[in-house]
Amino acid sequence: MTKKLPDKTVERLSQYRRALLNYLASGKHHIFSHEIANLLHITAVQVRRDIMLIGYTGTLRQGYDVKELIDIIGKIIDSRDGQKVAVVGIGNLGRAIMGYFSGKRTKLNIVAAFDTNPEKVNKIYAGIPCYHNEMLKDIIKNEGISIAVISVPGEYAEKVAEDLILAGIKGIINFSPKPLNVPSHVYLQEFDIVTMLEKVAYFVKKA
Amino acid sequence: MTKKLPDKTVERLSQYRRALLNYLASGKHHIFSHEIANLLHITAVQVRRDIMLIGYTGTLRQGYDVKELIDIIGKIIDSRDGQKVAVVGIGNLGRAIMGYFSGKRTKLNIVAAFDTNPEKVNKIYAGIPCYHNEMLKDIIKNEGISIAVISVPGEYAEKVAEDLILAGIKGIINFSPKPLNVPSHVYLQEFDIVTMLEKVAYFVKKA
DNA sequence: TTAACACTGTTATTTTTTTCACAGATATTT
DNA sequence: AAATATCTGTGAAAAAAATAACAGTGTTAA
Ligand SMILES: NC(=O)c1ccc[n+]([C@@H]2O[C@H](COP(=O)([O-])OP(=O)(O)OC[C@H]3O[C@@H](n4cnc5c(N)ncnc54)[C@H](O)[C@@H]3O)[C@@H](O)[C@H]2O)c1
Ligand SMILES: NC(=O)c1ccc[n+]([C@@H]2O[C@H](COP(=O)([O-])OP(=O)(O)OC[C@H]3O[C@@H](n4cnc5c(N)ncnc54)[C@H](O)[C@@H]3O)[C@@H](O)[C@H]2O)c1
Repeated sequence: MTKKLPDKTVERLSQYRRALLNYLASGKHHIFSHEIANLLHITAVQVRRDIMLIGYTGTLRQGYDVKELIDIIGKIIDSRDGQKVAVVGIGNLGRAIMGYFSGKRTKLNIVAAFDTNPEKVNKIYAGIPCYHNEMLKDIIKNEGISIAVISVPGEYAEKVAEDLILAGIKGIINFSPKPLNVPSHVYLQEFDIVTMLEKVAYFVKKA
Repeated sequence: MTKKLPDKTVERLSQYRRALLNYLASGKHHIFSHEIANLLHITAVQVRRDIMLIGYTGTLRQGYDVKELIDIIGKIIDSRDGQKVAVVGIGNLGRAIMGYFSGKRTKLNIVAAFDTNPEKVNKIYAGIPCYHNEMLKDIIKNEGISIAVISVPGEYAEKVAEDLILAGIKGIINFSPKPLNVPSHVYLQEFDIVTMLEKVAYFVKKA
């Protein structure tokens, strides 16, 4: 499966899997494209096309085998041995993220948290140890952490990003309001709830 | 400006404004398209096209007037009198969101928070009063709140959404892991960090 | 005063993403 | 056993988004 998938498809595959895991829990083993579509508020064709792109095939009368589909999606989007994730900045947001992950068993494991506040360092949050930033480079290298979430106040975000990159991180999700500059070999994704809210507000206003 | 703007343009306009406010704070009054582009890691053409779509025009030698551009963007994406926002579920995530907004002065005002936990009800968080869910309908109607953020545990999300919709809410941002069903006159935006992380992981893996 | 330059605004083109439309398959009904 | 209904898979078309290409214009420099 080396040919590259459309960006949007990758995003939806992750969503499909989440929905399918849920669905499986309700005891059903087969699902139709239009049922998946309903779960995510998209169209059935879209679902079928995405599934086509990853090379899976459903059965005519029963639709897709939920377990198989979950597995195939995993084969596509997960790394074989999983990837390790670090969270930098254990404030409200950092803790919310760590708490959110702690239930899930995914191939993405948050294995370390970092903070500079002595009150937070050397404690455990949602089962994950919090280290002082001084340790950042060593731990990221030794553990082989490839992805980091930045949830520190804006004024520190740039420095944190630099340190992460020096430590060899490959992907960054930035929640701080400070847009970052990263070299092109680092995949950067920024997220801002204000932007999201303003977009919603715009479309609400128009209606 | 009644013609509808592309979805993505709306999103970027919000980002431009954020970046421009920042930039203005650094004392500069004019900016070139390629400078804006650098701030957001996109191309200058993209910036010029977006600005073209909102009908603003820069000057040849100096680029865009930062203040004017900020104002124009406001005219486009803000409602005249602002829109009111509520946050339901004042856990780590809800508090992170409220804290994040408390600094900003935008046309979007978080004016109420809701929770069911008696320890949280009737307290103030980031300057905003937290009410019991029982009050939800009344307050949303009376205050004219049009947008809500759902950050309650998944099992309650559906019920909360129903109540919000009955109360007349127009837009919902759902952070809970439970996909919601809303009537078509309600604009729904879901967000899941697992999806975002899995996407980053996928692209990191490929590199 | 002319040439080189550095911008914007916009048309045209390309790329990406979504949707349409229908062939093929199989179960169900008549 | 024929007609009907209901799925999937996919080529073709359409729509949306991004990029390229360049005309127009003031500015500076020669
Ligand atoms: N993008 C969004 O939607 C969004 C939403 C909420 C918050 N935020 C942003 O996320 C960040 C965190 O928000 P929060 O509510 O958790 O804030 P917070 O103040 O509760 O937490 C910040 C944490 O970062 C730690 N910290 C400070 N400097 C650090 C450094 N150099 N290295 C490591 N840790 C450091 C602090 O000790 C603290 O624990 C802020 O920048 C905030 O603006 C973004
Ligand atoms: N989408 C994401 O990226 C993301 C990230 C983190 C957390 N989450 C989700 O967001 C939600 C909140 O996360 P958190 O870390 O803040 O959890 P939390 O447990 O800290 O907070 C949940 C809050 O909701 C309140 N609550 C419970 N039932 C309620 C109800 N019916 N009405 C109003 N309030 C109610 C609780 O009293 C609590 O204050 C969870 O569903 C979590 O899974 C999503």
